[in-house]
Amino acid sequence: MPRSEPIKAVRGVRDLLPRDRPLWRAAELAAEDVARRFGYEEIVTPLIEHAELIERVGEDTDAVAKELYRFEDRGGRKLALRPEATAGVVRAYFEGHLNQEPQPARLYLIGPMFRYNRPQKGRYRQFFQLDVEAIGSASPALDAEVIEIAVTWLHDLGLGEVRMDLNTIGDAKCRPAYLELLRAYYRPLRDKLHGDCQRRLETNPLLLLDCKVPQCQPFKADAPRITDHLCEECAAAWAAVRRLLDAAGIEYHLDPYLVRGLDYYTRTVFEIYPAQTGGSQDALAGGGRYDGLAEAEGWPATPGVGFASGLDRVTEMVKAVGVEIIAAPAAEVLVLPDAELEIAAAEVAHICRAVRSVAVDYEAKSLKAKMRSANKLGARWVVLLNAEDAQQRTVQLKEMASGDQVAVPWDDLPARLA
RNA sequence: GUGGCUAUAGCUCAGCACGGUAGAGCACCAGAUUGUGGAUCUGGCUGUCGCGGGUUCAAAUCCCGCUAGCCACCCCA
Repeated sequence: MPRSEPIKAVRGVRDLLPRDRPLWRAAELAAEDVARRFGYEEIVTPLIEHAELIERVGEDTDAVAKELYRFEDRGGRKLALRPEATAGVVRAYFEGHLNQEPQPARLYLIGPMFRYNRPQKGRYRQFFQLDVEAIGSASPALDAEVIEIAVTWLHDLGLGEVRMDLNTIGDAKCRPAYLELLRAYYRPLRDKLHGDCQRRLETNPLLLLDCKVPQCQPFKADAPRITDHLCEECAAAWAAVRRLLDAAGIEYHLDPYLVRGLDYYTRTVFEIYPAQTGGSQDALAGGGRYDGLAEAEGWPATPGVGFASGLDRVTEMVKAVGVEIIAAPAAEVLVLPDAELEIAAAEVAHICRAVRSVAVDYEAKSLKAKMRSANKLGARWVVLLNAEDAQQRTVQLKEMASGDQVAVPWDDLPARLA
């Protein structure tokens, strides 16, 4: 009989198994707790959006240009699996009329995102993000606020050893003139840049600063800096953000080469990395201000700021740092009946469930084997049930830690287990 | 998307340079223990050697393709 190949998980996605959940649950609870402490409310948006929503907002980014999961539904609609949360959250902000409520709307979301890129550790095609957005205010205090949320969340999880890179990229008013300065500086050096950068020079010169190719590095140091060419408003906001972070005691590292490739990003940008390694796959969080995004989606111009953080990487780092998450046993009480006593066992379990979590071992194996299982499962008590006991409506109740065992009438079990 | 490494029992891996009967530890099951877990000892079960093709009398082993995982790059989370 030829066996067919078992069907395995799709490339780049993974299961979170029961043994993984306590750690993930801890991360999620910490996120929800921090968000609530800052007055942020949960929002849930669809995993699918019109492809146009995503594409309008990020044509030039890898996340959209090469990594977008696009498909047509049965009605011929062009849809996409969301590669990040912000576009959808901003859409929902308007569609749900949150723009008519007191501003800003403070929102958070936890859920899966999808990017079709080459998987490796810490980078998956389906991954989970915590997304925090403050929409409807241009105040730099909110830039500082979302940064504080990100840092607090990581800190609460035991990840105090992080480095935050911070920069500003100006806005529609001052950036065009700066980009011209940047082009003017780089044009004579064009031949010395690598291919992508030669192209970026005209299309998106800001990305030259972000380039990591060795041959492009020598020219960065003398390149004009946006921070020297900010308009009055951007300069004031930049100063305010830093002042607020200083006041909150949040450390940051100024990185003039930290940029975003999209026009709707404005002013503040930041990324958070583990303090130790400077690796490339380990960005824990990233965010910034996007005052041009709502307009790019076709809504009224509305400022916003936020960040996204990857649960997959954060939980991985919590594990690496050695923070112990103790998993509670699935069942505190395990009922071990002899053969043919399923009905009595179910009734005993039912009685115990009034006060404890209870499972029954129905497997046809030796008592010794069942005891071994109970021990492995971490049960606090086992309830032994044989035919004679069942007749008398009693059981042997054994406490695993001490080994003490006593006969107990069924009706007394809740009191004994309480 | 580019380059590299890897794939053998449920798990971790050895075996492969030089082709010739598929191995260990752990886990699981059973016994020592006259129905009672954890420690120890003894025994036992489990394999289309990732998939497909090629070379050969003979392929886990050599060659090609594919798939998947990992690493670096790219990008970001």
